[in-house]
Amino acid sequence: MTPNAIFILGPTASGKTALALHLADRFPVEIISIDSALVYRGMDIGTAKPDAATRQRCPHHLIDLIDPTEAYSAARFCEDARAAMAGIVARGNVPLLAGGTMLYAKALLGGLSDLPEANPAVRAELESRAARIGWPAMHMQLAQVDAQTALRLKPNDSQRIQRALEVFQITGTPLSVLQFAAGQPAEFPYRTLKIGLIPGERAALHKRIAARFEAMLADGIVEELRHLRDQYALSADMPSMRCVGYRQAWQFIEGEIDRTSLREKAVAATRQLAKRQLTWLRSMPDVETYDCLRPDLAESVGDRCAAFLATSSFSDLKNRSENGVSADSL
RNA sequence: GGCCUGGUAGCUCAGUCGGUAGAGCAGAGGACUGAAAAUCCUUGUGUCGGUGGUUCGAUUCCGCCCCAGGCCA
Repeated sequence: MTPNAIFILGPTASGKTALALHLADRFPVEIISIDSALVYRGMDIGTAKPDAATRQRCPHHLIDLIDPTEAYSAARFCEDARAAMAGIVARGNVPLLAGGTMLYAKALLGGLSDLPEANPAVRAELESRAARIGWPAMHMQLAQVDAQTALRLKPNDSQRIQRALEVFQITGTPLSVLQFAAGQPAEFPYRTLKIGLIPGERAALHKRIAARFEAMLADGIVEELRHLRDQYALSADMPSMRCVGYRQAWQFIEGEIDRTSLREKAVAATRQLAKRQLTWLRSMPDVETYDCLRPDLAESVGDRCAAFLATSSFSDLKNRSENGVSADSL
């Protein structure tokens, strides 16, 4: 019988953690974080990482996996998440995947093509060439070896142009060919319930975001970063230091911006992050959306999960048609 | 009280030698396959402080008033 899995997807500051904990009180679940920032050890305040007490209350997976000098990836997330899910099911529990890194969720659900992993040497070489000739020129070079990918990418999309060139350089085969050659992705081996948290009012989420960053400042996000800089050989272009909040705190420590600007820039960056997360959420199929601002959110989602868990994979078909309606409109 | 400088998009400002205006940031929408809290794309009508005057026509020139700074009393 196909095991169950529950997803809670939502933008930053939408209350995913609180909701997940509520569900943990009610059901035999273990939480798997879908979050590209929670994987960094020592980055606790700015990522709103669940504290030790919370993590004791319910097992959390995929948190504190690497040092801030290292890099994680969607592919590694897929491996780690699958392994964690298997373990949870073996223990007789239900995996509860909660987070806001939508690319990771999509990769886990839909699979990734068989591509080479990042190669620092190749990237460094591409980076220095780009510094000389500019990304639009790199884009034109990409068009010579992989017209299809070049067509879908904009001339300034440095990151994706670099990746496409990297893949070609390593494999000798265009990225577009490898992606199509991959063919049909394997079916996700779980019966899933996907809950999406979308604020009914954007302004309310913005308020929460501002208040939350204020609290992070008070809790010492800047001091946390100072310690990390003492502890590790960090640089501003590392993925960890590009995280919202830390990036701006870095600029503050470097004296590039003042405290007012730090506050404004960090809050704006968080809003923009939330907006991108919402764009993902709206485009994802089979997500049941709830207004994360409604007071009875935990109750409603809890009831929905109870109903989901009460049915088995045998009643999958019937269940799916029920899911067609957005629970939000009830 | 007098003089000076400002008052233009949510914010910071540019500009119109008189023909009703545009950048950056913010906001909004979108894309997204090993960096994704990343990277990138699209998107700018606002009594140009108010009110009179000159003018075919004023946000632009002139008068008065209001507001914010500064200087002098």
